[in-house]
Formats: sequence, C-alpha cells, structure tokens
Amino acid sequence: MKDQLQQLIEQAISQLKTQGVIPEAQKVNVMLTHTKDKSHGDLATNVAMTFAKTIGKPPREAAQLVIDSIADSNIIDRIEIAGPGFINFFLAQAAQTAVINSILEQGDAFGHSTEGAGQKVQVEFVSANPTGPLHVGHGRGAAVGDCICRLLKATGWDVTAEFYYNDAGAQINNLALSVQARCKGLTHDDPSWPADGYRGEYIQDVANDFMAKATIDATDQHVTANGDVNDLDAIRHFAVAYLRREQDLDLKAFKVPFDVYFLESSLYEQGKVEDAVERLIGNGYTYEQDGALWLRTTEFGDDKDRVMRKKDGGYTYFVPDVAYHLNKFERGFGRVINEQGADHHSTVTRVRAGLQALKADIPKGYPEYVLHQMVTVMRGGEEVKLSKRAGSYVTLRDLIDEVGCDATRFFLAARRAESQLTFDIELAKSQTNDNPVFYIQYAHARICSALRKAQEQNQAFDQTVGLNNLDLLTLEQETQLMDKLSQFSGIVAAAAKNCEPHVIAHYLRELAALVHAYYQVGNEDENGRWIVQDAPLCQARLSLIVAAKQVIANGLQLIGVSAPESM
RNA sequence: GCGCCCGUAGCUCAUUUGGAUAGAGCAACGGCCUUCUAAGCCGUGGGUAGCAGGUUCGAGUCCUGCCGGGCGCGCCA
Repeated sequence: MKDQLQQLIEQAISQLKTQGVIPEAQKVNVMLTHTKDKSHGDLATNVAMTFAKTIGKPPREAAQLVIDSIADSNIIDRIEIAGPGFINFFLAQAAQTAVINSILEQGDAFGHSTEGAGQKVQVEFVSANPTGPLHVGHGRGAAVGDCICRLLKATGWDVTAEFYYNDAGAQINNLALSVQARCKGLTHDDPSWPADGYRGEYIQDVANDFMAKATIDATDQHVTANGDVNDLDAIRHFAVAYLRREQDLDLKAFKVPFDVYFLESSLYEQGKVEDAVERLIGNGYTYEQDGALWLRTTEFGDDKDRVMRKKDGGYTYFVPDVAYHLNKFERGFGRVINEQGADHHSTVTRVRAGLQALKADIPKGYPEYVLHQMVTVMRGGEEVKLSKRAGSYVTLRDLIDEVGCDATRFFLAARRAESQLTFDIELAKSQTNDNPVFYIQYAHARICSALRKAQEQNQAFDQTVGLNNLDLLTLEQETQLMDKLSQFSGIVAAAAKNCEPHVIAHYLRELAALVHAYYQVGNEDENGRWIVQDAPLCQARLSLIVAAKQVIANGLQLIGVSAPESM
C-alpha cells in the first residue's frame, strides 16, 4: 500500500517537473513515512518542504501543488496539509486491511524482499581463537552476526557465514604449553608453570583427554591424541581440535551455524601471505627500517606506519588478515561484513590500508565492520566476572544454561551494537512482562491458544470468509494493529541495510503490546472479543490475529528466537 | 596525550538515516479475572536529550568546543 502511494506521489512530482513548476534539475526524494500520531493520518511525506525554497513558494502552497497533481485513487480516503508543510494521507479502509491479504498470501516470506538478489555477501563473525570456551563477548558477536545473516538472507542476499581462526601463532603455542604443563601434573601456582599460561579448569580436561588418547571430532578438526607428553606439536593439534569442538558445542547450543571455518594456517600453507607481501613490496608501499619491513599505512589514513615483518622474520597479525581479505575478494564476495568486538577497532584502518595498497581494484570501504561494545553481566545488582570453568570470564555456555538460548539471544541482539550492554541474568530469567522475550512469545502463544479455542467452539479459522469480511475490522485496536503489521517490511529492509538486528526486537515488543491490548478489549466489552458468534466478524478477526501471529513468527525467526504455540 | 564508541525519565532502552507535542518497559501509585492464557490490560505521575555554541523552514539526530564513561593506542593476536 505504501509502495502504491509512494508511486502516486512520485508521478505527481514528475508531472510537476514536466509542467515546469519544479525545475528538472531539482532532485526530489520522496520520503513517505508512517506517522506516530494518527491525527496526522496514516502516512505522511515532507517532499513539499524539500523543494519549496527552490520554486520560491511557501511550503504549504508547494504541498497543495503536489496534492493537485496526485491522481485519483481508491486507496486514499483524504489528504491534508499540516504543520509547516507536511502532506498527510488518510488511507481508505480497504487499503488498511490489504496488509492482511498480503501476509496470509506470503506467509513465512512476508517481510522479505529481493534487494540483494544475485549478490554474494560474506559475514565473518565470532572468529574466536581456539584457546578456550566462548565468552559473553563472543556470544554478542554470535547473536548479532547470525541475525545480520538472517536479515541479509531475508532481503535476498546470497550469504556465507564464516568463522576465521588463528591456529598457529603465539597464543596457540601458549595453549599447548599450558596443556603440556597440566599433562605433567603442574598447577598454575607451580614455579615452572608457563609465564602467560591459561589457567582455566578446562585446560586440565584437555590434558586428561590427551593422556587418555581420546579422539576429537569437531566440524573442521579431527584428531586422535598420542598421549606423548613431550610431543608439543601433537599436544597443540589436539588442544586446538578439542577447543574447536568445545566452541562447536557452544555455538550449537546457541543455534548459530557457520558455512565455512577458515584456518589462518591455510593462508601460510598456500603461500597466500607471501603473495600478498610481495605485491605490497612490488607496489612500492613498503620500506625496511630497524631490521623490520614496514607498510606505509599513513598513505591510507593511518596515524603511523605499521610493521609487517618483524625482526625475527615473522609477520604481524594484520598481514595474514590482509591476505585473508584478498582471498575473500577473490572468492567473489563483492561485499564483506566483519562483526567483531570494539577492541579490534585498530585493525580496521590497517586491513583496509593493506587492501588498497594491493591495488587489486578492491573498493575503498572494503570490508565493512560492525563493532560491538563490551558486555557486562549482572546478577542481583552485582557484576559477574568469573566462570568456574574458564576462570577469568563469563562463558556463553553459563548464560545459555542458566537463562536459556532464546533469552540469551534476544538480550544480546536487542541492543545497538555500538552501545555497551548490561546483561541482567535475573531479568532474562524472569517469566513476567519485565522480560520482553516472554512478552513477545506469549503474544504468539496467546493467538495460537485462541485459534485452538475457536476450533473447539466450531468457529475454526476460515480464511476465505475472513478475507471477504475485512471491512468489519473497525475497532481502534484493529486499525492500530494493521498499521503496525504494514510497517514490518520496511523495518526488515532498514534493519538489513544498516545491519541493525535490534530494531526487529524493538518492533516485536511494540507489535506484541498491540496484540495484548487487542485481546483485552474483550475483557471490557463482549463485542470486542476475538471469538464471537457472528461468523463473518469472528473470521475477520481471526484473519487479523493469524496475520499478527505470522509476523511475530517471521520477526522472531530473524533474531533466532523460537515462536512457541503454547507456554 | 591521540583515535574510535557512548551519554535521552530514578533504572534498562527506543526514536523509522534531519520531521510535527521525544516514546516504551521496569520501578512508584490507582483500577481490571464466574470470560479465548492476569506470563495480560487500562490509567496517573515522572524530561533543559551531559554542557555551550553553530548549520536551516525544522536538530536527540549533522558540525565545533568542553565535561563524563568505555575501548584501543606492541616488531601481541
């Protein structure tokens, strides 16, 4: 409906251009928005104000010109000029109920679009090194990253979810040494314990399984231990596989799937890192100083140049990162989104600089970044800092075990990534309307329950009868609900475009509130009940709540939260 | 010191890319169950959007400067 109106306005504008009222060169962007205040109509546009100045007329007069040029249409009930020059549209009743037809027709696909059709996008997220269980921060990345994937899929993109991890560097060596120390029966207060060794209890578990010659099957790692305490290489391979499997289990419990696991070591094995370095040298963006090789990142906006190859001959971390992103580009990903913690912020400039210096026709803003801020976990007003298993941080698994997958996902995705997040365990666990997850799920379950009740009372939902009587939906609560439902597609498109899953959560909270409010009408007024004797009216109302149920389910699907039939 | 993010009701957060009188929930107070789930609804109170300027028809939103909080500033990853 909005699209149709948008078209009518655009036609009016181009007609005004043809008539010479608006200069051809004037760029007119028609922005049609849902109004907050229904006394301003259902939809409103500010176009008149955007070109009023150029044509030298007061905005309200410009608005009248637009209105006069809008073709007659049965979707419009009336049009008003308001305030400084807004044009407010009041939709005809049939135009308002049309959203129900669309929803029932499109079902699970309602709200989806084809914006990204035929385009490949890769979303890299979590990318935790296999040195321990996933913590809350990774959980936020997993929740947000997975939601971004879902949003992009819903808007037509061909999405690849990818997990990149370092299976070689110093941290992994440190891991191997820690496990080896545990194999030898040392504890972390022992004098010969590795300097920066990992102290979590899980290290002991890895050591025990290594000594027991256990076999590990992770998604991308398959290793059997040889139990040789002096074979550090074997310990390293085993430990990496073990912790990759741990993380697999964490992600599985969190219902976050990946299409590709990418090993940093593969870049070295295939000579990709050397290739990238040679190209950078060949392009003249490097120089030797103090026994190291430097990249002139300052030519691409960095505040100082960065070391690429250290004195000891090893590369600094961002070099394989550059090689990795070149690889992404060569795999045909015209668009790449990296979801990471904000503590990785400094890599953004470096990686982009490296890619530009390759002169490989990679777009300037490649890759895109979504950086999320810290998560603080609270219980009873106290900050939670420790996990028994991991020692120094709260694990994702602890949260899932305590508050459940749905609540954890919801809370970690329901906030703008740039905002610091406080995760309140008590709130996430509560089963009242304090808790938005249960509030939304309850709205869905409540509709399902009503539909079951309707069937018991021989008023089972009949779509044909319902859709033929939508003109009976005249309660204020019904109008509000339909208006909200008609906003869903736009919300999904905006959320996908901006990589902002939290707007879906917010929308669902509002939609659920309207469903609950609509339900309550019947508490005060018998005629407001969903299930009434009058069959046409009853079916019309059931159509509306079935539509609402569908949209709640579609929305919850986008944030990876289940839509229960009963609670 | 430099860079990035944040600052909105007592608390947790929205605000549809610059729109109309800044909205929800929690907490506080007052109402609503012989009824399709009260895990709910209705109502009341609560604001100088950190502060000060600027840009324009119009600013919580954009720009500048301060103040406060977080993160980063390594030949670690």
